[in-house]
Amino acid sequence: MHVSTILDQLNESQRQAVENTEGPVMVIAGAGSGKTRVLTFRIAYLMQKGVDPFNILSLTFTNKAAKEMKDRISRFVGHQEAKNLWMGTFHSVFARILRVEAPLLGYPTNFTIYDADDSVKLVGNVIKEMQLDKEIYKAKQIFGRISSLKNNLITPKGYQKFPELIEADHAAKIPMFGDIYKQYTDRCFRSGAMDFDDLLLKTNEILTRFPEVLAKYQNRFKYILVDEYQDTNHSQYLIVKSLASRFENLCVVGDDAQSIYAFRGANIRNILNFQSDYPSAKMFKLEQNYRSTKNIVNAANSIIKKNKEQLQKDVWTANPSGDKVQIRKLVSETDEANFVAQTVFDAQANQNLPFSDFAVLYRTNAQSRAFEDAFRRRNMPYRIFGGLSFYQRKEIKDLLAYVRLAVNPNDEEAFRRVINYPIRGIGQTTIDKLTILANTEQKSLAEIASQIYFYGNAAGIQKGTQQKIEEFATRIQSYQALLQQQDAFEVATYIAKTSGLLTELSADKTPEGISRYENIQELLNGIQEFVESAKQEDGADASLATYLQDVALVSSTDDSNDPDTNKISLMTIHLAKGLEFPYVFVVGMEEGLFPSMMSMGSRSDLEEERRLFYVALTRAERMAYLTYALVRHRWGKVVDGEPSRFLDELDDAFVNFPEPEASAFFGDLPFNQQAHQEARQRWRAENANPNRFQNSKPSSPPPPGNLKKIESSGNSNVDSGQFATALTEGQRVVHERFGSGAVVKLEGSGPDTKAVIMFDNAGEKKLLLKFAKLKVLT
DNA sequence: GAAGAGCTATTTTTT
DNA sequence: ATAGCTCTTC
Repeated sequence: MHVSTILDQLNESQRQAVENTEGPVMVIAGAGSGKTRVLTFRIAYLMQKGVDPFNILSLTFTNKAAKEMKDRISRFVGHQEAKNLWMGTFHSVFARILRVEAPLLGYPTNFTIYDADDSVKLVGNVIKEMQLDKEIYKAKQIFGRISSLKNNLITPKGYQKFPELIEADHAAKIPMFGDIYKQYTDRCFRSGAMDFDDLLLKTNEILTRFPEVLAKYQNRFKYILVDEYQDTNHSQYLIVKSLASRFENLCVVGDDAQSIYAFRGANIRNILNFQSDYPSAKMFKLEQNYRSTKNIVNAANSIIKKNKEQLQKDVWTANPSGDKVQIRKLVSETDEANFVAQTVFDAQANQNLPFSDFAVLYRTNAQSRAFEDAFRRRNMPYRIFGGLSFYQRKEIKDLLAYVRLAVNPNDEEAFRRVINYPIRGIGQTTIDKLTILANTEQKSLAEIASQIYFYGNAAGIQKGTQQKIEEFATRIQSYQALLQQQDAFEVATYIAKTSGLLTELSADKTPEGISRYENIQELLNGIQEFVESAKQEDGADASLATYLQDVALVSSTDDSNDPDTNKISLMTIHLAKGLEFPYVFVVGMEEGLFPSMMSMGSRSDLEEERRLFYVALTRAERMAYLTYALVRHRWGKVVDGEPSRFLDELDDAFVNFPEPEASAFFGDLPFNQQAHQEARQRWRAENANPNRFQNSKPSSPPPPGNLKKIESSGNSNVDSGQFATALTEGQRVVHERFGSGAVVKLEGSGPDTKAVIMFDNAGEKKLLLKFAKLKVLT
């Protein structure tokens, strides 16, 4: 596609945001205003002007966003060119750079990345070793404080220079905080590990301390683009600033009205102050919304204008008015879930819409359960984003811990995790002794373990135990040696088999145990895919170290192993940022839940909640429903709810709030029949409305009898609790790796449904449907 | 050192 | 309600 063609597809302000490639530029992009379009076109435009993709750095908020952008750019400039772009999250791009530069700071190139679990555990261990009261020093809170200091580039040393910080911690009755922070940092270093915040902090340190390294990256990244700039933290801000300071070809894109990550250090000032940071900056405002109906845009505007602090902006749309935003009062969370499920069911059935047109957005992950139940009972396919991810499961973390040790034996958290799993007779007492040794010798646990005969006697460790430790150390060393000879998949498979982990899991015949075993298989499949796709991409790195890095940095929206996309989406509002759906349900609109109890104390927290509501509402293209329940279970107790203040703040002109007959809501029905009937009728009525918003094209309705039937019908013998399995026995399917085959048998239900499949070439396999990437042959 | 029973915190959002 | 954690007992 040619340059002029690119520009023709843009409106005036979009075009300017693309064409002004030189010098600092800030693009204020209202919700649905074509922000991604501008970013991709800008990059494509740069490349067509002759800029080398190696010289373009584009920082996105999720890896998924990066991948999608790269794909779109590939369509303009070709895959060969696009693949050389530096594109990803701050964390993944700088992790990649640290793989090269970390030795400058004394870290190994194969450093481990600690996830939040690892970090909190380590903090907990430090607290325990320091014999502090864990009721006062709560590991999670302490780690939160460490994280926020790191995001402001305050090291343990720096902390000591801020009397006000020290005083604050004394006042908060945690006077030992500074020591914990120091010990935590030392332990990470000795383990050759960086936590999430270190990836940014250490990058800053390198760029500050090593001018020649800074110059190298400044020269490489001649053009820098930052998406979601309103959600960058101070550490990220400084990295961008120093990298851009040579050429100042910096383009930041964002929307202050959508800043929702202050709780993890995002600083809305970064975007508010951009023009004073870069006085020559040009500013472009994208104010035309292409996503939503007038009613949705106007309702959202009526909310956000209650916030004091924001950049002047006037979001409008040329789209049809559409339906008003619907507010619904329900009796309980069950009732709420049934209302949503029934509304979706009727809508998709009557209008032949795909399930993927619908999303349920909530404030907290815990709210998802009622909706899962309601959808499952109706055989409706859904997908939950976020929550406990695949990589956070115990069995997955266990195997990955072995793999991590093979790559970096000094990794303390991995070592602790598996030194006695499966059980080897090395108990807590012994591990405590090893820890003391490691601390006094300033070595890693693995180093102590590998010299246990030297240290063991003095530490009072029994001869027999010493031998067990020695065996474990030798085992890890043998895995490490194997890395030199075999690829990641072979090593991981070997580890799974010989560590005793698979044996342990296969002994467990409970459904959970079987599922855990299959998760391991699935993880191995994933590693194999990683190796194979790296082999196809010449020059790509297929090492386990790289695999581990990818895995550590996948975000909740990224890990979609599920090829079946025709599903209702369930996620927190935070995760929905950047996404859009024709029909959106924002549920749990109650005081104390949304806005959250924790944020009702301060004005700025409340404004962030309000922005969050703005984000939720502006995800909707055609219809938005806001629901609240009078009664809700929390902590296993029943609590009364009160409608969210945000509902009052909406301008009545754009909202429809039918006050139902109170009597309709009494009684303890599993779900409200009458409300259900009303919902049905409403949908029929709305269907007949000739003014329906027909503008945006929904993903084309699936052809009858083909895809649709498979996706949504489920088994015809609808016993309750049966998940909408996409398969029937006898059906022909294709698996990505095993090729084609026939379904022999279906087992289990719900998310754990398994299919026994006889593959034409690969023989019989039992696969977990949610992971097996099966395509159905028709 | 391991296994089982009871206990308790969890619910704000996440790279 | 539940899962992970701690304590107790063998």
